[in-house]
Amino acid sequence: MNHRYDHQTVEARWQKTWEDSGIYRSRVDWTKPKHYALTMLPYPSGDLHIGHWYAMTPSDARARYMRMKGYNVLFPMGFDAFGLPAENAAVQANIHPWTWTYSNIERMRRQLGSMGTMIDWSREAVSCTPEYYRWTEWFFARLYEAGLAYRGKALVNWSPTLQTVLANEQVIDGKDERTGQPVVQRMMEQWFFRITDYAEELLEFDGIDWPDPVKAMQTNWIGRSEGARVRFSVEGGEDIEVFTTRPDTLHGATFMVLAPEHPLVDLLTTPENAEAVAGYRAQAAGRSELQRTDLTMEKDGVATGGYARNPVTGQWIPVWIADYVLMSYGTGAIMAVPAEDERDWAFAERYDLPIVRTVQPPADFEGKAYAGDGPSINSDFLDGLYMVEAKEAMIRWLEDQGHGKRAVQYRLRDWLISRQRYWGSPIPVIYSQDGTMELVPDALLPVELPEDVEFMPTGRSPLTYHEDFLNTLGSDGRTATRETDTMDTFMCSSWYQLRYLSPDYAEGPFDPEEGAYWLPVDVYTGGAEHAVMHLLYTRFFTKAMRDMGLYGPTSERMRAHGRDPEGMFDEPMIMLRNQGQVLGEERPGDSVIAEGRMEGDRLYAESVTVVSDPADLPASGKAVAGEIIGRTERVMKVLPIGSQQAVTVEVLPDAEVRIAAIPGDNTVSQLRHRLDVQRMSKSRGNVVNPDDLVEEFGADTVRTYLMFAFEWEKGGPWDSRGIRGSQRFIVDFWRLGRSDYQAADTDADATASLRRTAHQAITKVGDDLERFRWNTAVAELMKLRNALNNARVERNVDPEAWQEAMSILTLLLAPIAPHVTEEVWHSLGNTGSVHLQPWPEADERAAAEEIVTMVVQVNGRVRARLEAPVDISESEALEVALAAPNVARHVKGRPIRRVIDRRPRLLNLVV
RNA sequence: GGGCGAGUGGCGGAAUUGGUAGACGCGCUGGGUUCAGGACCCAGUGAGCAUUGAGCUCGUGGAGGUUCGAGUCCUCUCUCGCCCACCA
Repeated sequence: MNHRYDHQTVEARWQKTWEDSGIYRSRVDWTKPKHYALTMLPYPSGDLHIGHWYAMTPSDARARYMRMKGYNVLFPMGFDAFGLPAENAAVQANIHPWTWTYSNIERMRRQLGSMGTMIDWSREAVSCTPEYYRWTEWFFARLYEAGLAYRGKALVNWSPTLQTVLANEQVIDGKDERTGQPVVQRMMEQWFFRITDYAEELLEFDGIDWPDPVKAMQTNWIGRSEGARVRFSVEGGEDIEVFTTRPDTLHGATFMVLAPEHPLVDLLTTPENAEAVAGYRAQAAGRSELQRTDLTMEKDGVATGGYARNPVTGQWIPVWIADYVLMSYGTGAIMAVPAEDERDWAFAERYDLPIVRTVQPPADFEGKAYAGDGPSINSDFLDGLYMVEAKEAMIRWLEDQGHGKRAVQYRLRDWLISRQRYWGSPIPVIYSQDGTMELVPDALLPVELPEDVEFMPTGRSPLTYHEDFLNTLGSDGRTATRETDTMDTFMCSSWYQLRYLSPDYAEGPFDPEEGAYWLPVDVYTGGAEHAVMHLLYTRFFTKAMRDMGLYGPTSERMRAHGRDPEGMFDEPMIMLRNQGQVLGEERPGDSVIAEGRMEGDRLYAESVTVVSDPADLPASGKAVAGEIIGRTERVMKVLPIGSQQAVTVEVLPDAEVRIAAIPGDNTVSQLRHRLDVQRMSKSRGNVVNPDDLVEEFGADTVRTYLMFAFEWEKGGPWDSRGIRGSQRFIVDFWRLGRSDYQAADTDADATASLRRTAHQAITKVGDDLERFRWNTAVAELMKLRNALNNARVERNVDPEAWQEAMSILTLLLAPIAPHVTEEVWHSLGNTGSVHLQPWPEADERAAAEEIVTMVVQVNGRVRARLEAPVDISESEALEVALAAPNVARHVKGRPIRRVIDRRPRLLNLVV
């Protein structure tokens, strides 16, 4: 105990030993059950941040636990290495994306090494290497052949900032999800994958254990609606088809609205309206997605002058165009039923269009449009029918009369994979001069990215002006041009779990022999932010591969080894768990003066002044002045000076803001920034650097703290003091391992008690690790540490029991803190790695309690806690309970009417 | 606006099926040790009342309900978070 625990030396030594002995190499072994543990691969942005540690080290701990439980575990790692940041670095700093990416990867590999994980680096895959993207291209070719990849003209999301199109999933609130810059709609010819073909199957989550929120998000995103397609005829023109979820309200369709981009607009527009229509279309085209979807904006539109015939009423109704109708959903046209749809009501009101109720609203209904259920009215043969029956009756009528049919519509759009960027996997397609297109033959894959490229500050992809890349020959020997778009990087990550199986395999994307053993992924961990992107794409990819027969050889190998391939390739990952986010540290001490109007106990602040020191607050006259005790975005909880009751202060968007620490005029967004402790970011100065933590505390302490500090799936704010508790735990454990335990007066009870704590811990920690409950697992281990510490001081435990408990603690802690446990394992006199040991078996008898606390309640309220043997009889229990003075006092001699007997833990006397 | 989730000490969080609320840790308080600080050790720590016999009351956002018994179940309500959002 005269030595300090030198984590730096110990951790480095064991990391080297493990690497040299190759204990983390995983090999196929059909005699053992397999376990494929996967954690989302990082983008090589340059530095590993605390979030990577938070996601990866518990996953590593669980993989280690599974190995101790007897599984043959694969825990690989790689890099999702294509993407825009590399290209931006190239433009800004004149570094080639290769150089930038590779130096980052190198750095991150080192940092990953410092975590002490059991990653099998021989399985590493990097998506930007030709060996990898050869197969990304190969998959594209297969999808193309299967009709699942197609090139089409569509209105797409164009980001002027990034100079590329984006998938629907990458656009949030009309802004690019990465940079937050607005996105505009453009009509472009692009490559798509037919993910919509799988919409129905993607809604099923049978047989997979995924978190409910992720399933809900995907379901929501796919957005299945049932209804009908209805055709409205146009005099001398093509029919207008609409999709509606409310065919029962067809009698109330008093006008139609087309998206401004709808192809029939030109045909419908009368000469008198031509100018207005052209003007409106131009205006809509110029609006950003953000403006077009702004809900506060009043709906506007113009009449085309054309009319269509409502098939059920026979009436001719006017056709309008408006940009609240989206070209990308349904047919790009709607039948407007103002009485039963709020948007249509607003539009009808504004342009004085007729409104006919077809559903009787309840008597107390006061609103305008009524979208609820009710008996049909003004609807001829539907009158009196409620929604469900009316829908069915109308669909039957439409099908009988040939005016429409039952239909299912999905919100999900096809996956747009083209990117007008250099740093991505090329699309292996060439175009000949006559406009035909052909795939690059498999034998010529990969189409490699040229290295001698120059980046233009315009942001244009260098592939578009690289002559050697562009010019090629078609299969007929004539000159042809290459596709210059590259693929969305989500394409790379849709199949990486397969490449890990055999990153050097050259006969196919992965070795079927490996796939037959390891697939599918058993546990997948990562952030929930990928719920509707990566996690949806990879499911689609797996199902498409299955249907294209790409798992054929793997199935064959499975059968050869006696494993049934049935259902093995329906889903990529069986179990999914999402970690939360580590947030910036709470920053106490700010005080605030806020003025505004008070409504209830909430202040809507029109003016806000933030000071760092409450002494700076002027005495009075303000609506609220006090310390900020809670904050989220624009809402703060403020404890007024001298008050016990906190006040909620909501800062209005246009409030006047002064922040003492930031000179000059301040804005609400600065305030939000100042108050928002949510995310770590460099500009907020609240970033925690894992490298520094590892240097100061050691990887084991950081790992333990990250697992102990929060509910893993939730996350929370970093606490720079809290980590000390985990450090103490690790150092205490190391000291216990080195201490030469000498018993003095051994005591049977103390010995049994220590053994009980140890053996109970085996079960509890195992259960917790199984269920990703790291915090309670660590708490249980700390209890065992406390028990051992206590025994060491008291010296009253039998030495053999002490050794046993010490050994149990070492084994149970091994998945969480791999280095210090290895060190202690050896200092306890063991040979061989602790990480190759089996998980200990709990001795039921040692774990069993003999004496427990029996709680005695009178009428459900606790009146005594008595020590009782576990097998106490009812009569005996009653006797000791009634003998307790406090129980007797509350029974007051009344007869016991009922005894609720939960012996030996609880006895409730009802009097 | 719609969907989902969550509110427990000063803080992070515990609490199988309704059965000892606050495990474990941080922080804090008192004491010890130390040249000092840190570290370390011991004791205490939900609130209030009582007290060196005990014990009592309140307490899991709020209001009600079911039950011998509710953090847990039901109804209403408030607040926060996340996702989606003119999706016809």
